[in-house]
Amino acid sequence: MSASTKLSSSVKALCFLAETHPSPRTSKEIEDITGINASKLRQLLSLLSKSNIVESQQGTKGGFLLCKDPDHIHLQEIYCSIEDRKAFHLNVNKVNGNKKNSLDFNSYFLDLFGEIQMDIENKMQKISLNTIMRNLQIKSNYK
Amino acid sequence: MSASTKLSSSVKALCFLAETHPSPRTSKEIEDITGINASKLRQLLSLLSKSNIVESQQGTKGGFLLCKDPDHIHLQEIYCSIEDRKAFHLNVNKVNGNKKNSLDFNSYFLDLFGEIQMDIENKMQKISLNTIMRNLQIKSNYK
DNA sequence: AAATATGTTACTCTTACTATAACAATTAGG
DNA sequence: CCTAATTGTTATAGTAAGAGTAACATATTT
Repeated sequence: MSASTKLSSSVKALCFLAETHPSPRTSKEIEDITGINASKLRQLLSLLSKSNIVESQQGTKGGFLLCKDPDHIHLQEIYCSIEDRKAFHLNVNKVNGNKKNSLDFNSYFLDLFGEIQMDIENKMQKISLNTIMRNLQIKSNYK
Repeated sequence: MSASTKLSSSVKALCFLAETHPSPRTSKEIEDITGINASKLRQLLSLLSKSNIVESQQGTKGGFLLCKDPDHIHLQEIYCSIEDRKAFHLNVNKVNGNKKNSLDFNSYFLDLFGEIQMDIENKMQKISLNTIMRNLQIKSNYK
């Protein structure tokens, strides 16, 4: 699953949890609504629970529950929870042997791509789950 | 070859052409210096010739020659020449069936990722080949 | 005509991704 | 304490993408 797909899948799941708060929802219920595979959802939501964005409970009557105000959940935070490598990973071709300037080039591009990643992260920092829900006219029931 | 790898490979080749201007260089010579496969280089340089950044000549004594001032070649231009899809392509997960809000979500994320792509392109617009060469202390011989 | 390049397509091999399945660990309720 | 239901995690199978190279037609110079 690509980073951007993980992000959009996570946001869909979180919006559903905000909308139906405070009922816990199972991965199967979220799948039925969003169309995202339950197993994949559990993988993502498990990571989000480690960042205290949702809480999960196993067993009968278990499921996932939002545990943070959608106004204070930012895309950047969601992204960092589900992906360890830096946002929108970019490649630089590897050095074949001891080629002229190759190391310098690669570090130049790594710097440039690093800057781009920071820009992306700053942008994501400014977008909250609530912003998205307002945009999509979904009513949050988080208290 | 990923978009970012193509970009860094192209820049390496172009820097070499600027440095050794106005001698035409064969793909084999560029491979020897940069370590990038000659066949791959021909693929990239062929695209760059269609954007009039380099000119190529087939046959004996042929090769590739820079035909635009490195001060006026911007990363964005290089990128557009070698890649048709928008910069640093981002995915949104596809809709499985007629799921709630899924289309709205996807268009929201496509918009967001579109904005990010514009930011990246604006950034690349401001970086010229000459800027890069100065940074890496490579002397341009383009006249 | 021979030698040498590019331009383009194709091919093979490996790696990555997608989607799902399997099952251990955990919990609720009777 | 047993059963059913659910998460958490790992594994698996199938597909797609990417890397690296090869092959060969086309073009050009000598």
